[in-house]
Amino acid sequence: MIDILLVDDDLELCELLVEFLGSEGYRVTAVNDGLEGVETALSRNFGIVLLDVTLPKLNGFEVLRKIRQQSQVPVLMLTARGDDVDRIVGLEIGADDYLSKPFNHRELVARMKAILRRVNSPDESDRTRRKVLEMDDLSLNLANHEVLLGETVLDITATEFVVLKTLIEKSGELVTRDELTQVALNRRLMLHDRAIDMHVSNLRRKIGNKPDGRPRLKTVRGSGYFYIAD
Amino acid sequence: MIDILLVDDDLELCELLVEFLGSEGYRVTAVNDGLEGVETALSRNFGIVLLDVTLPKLNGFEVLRKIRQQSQVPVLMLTARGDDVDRIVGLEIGADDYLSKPFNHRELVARMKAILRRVNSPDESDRTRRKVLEMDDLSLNLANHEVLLGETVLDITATEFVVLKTLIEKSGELVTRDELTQVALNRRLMLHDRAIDMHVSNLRRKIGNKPDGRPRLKTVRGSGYFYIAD
DNA sequence: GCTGTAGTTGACAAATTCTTTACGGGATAT
DNA sequence: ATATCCCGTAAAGAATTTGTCAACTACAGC
Repeated sequence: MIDILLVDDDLELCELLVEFLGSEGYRVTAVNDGLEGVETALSRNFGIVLLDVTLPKLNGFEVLRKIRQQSQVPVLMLTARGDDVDRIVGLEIGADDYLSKPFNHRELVARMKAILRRVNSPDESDRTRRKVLEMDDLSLNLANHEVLLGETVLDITATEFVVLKTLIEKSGELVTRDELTQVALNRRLMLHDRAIDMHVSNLRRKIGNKPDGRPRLKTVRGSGYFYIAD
Repeated sequence: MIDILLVDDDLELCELLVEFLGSEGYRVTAVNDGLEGVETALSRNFGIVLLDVTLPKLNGFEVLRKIRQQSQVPVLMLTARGDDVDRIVGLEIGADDYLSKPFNHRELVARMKAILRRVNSPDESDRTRRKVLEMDDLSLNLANHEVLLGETVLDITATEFVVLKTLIEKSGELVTRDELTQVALNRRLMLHDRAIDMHVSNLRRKIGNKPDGRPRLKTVRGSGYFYIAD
């Protein structure tokens, strides 16, 4: 579960975001001025901070600067104007990305994920970054989303790709249905939500069994799935 | 003999600099507004551009951006205020250095020389100034934005050129629509923004298929495009 | 001002992908 | 044993995404 700190003086927006991000599976803490923002950001271990630029008591840039003196927590700046200058200044001071209001909720989530992915990736450099993920006779090309089964290219959807990638990355260990839903479908698992089962089902049909005939994916009833490692 | 373009609306300063730099052995062309600045900068092959930030018609940042769309000519920004923000913005957009007014003439010359030395250093110039980018039977001339398909010159717009260049540089790996939009259109992808799709569509029409009949560009639904490498 | 070119946007069809519903079967708990 | 729960999957339906035409806007050049 990822903790988000939202620093914004627009109470209505805060309310909306708390609800929306909550439904996406995040835990959100909202504060409404700069001082509180700095304090809260440094008091707990947040996964990411969403920081408005125009704030009472301490503006967003100042907040960011103070946070950066002590913490490398990812920060996504929010601003009212679509102003390049704000963006560049923010990035220069150490923001990870920038989004101008009004923004689409889904775009917010997309940018957050991009940041978290970047931050959590073990190595940033292009040369050393792993571009291919292999498992048994499967080969996932992370660069262009292609999946090879032996020599043949499989026709895989984006969602299926993410599901398979996740299962292979954690091969041998259980991945809950909720986790898969969050990673691949960008939402929390809901009651009677069978979508992820369908994706796993379709995936099984497409990737078939292991070369020795054993199935690749095992179901853990009541919990989730995992890719069978050897 | 090195040609200098000076873009500044302060006529007195222009006069002074023309005389001083002339006495230092440079040939100086001075223009007094942003539009003229862009035009002149792109019309001739200057050794360096001295660019004021506060300009009529088009401010220095906009001038720089427009120049950078087509040229890698060194640019030294001049600004009235000793403002960090200006400096950061300028460097971010692609200026080579920055000098705040009022400045010492000697310092101006020193900085110009430093830039020219850096730009002309042999190790940089070969890598950065590669003139032609080739892929299959396509040949992009980076210097003049000409694209050859076999022997014939294609009629390609500046935006299409950048899109194609980006896709070819990263051939084989996916380039997101957002990335393409940022690189080619200088903005981020917005909701319902189909502009990049049109550019890709037009590009496909113009460059046709590979010699063997396969398409050059593949769509990765939900993500972006990539140039099919072999 | 007029004209042409480039870029953007709306609209729509087509293709593809995702979700839901429904039913059946095996697992689990009582 | 049997009632219940959970999962597999086919099929239908909903939704999204993309390709592209055509109209529109913006703007540089004449």
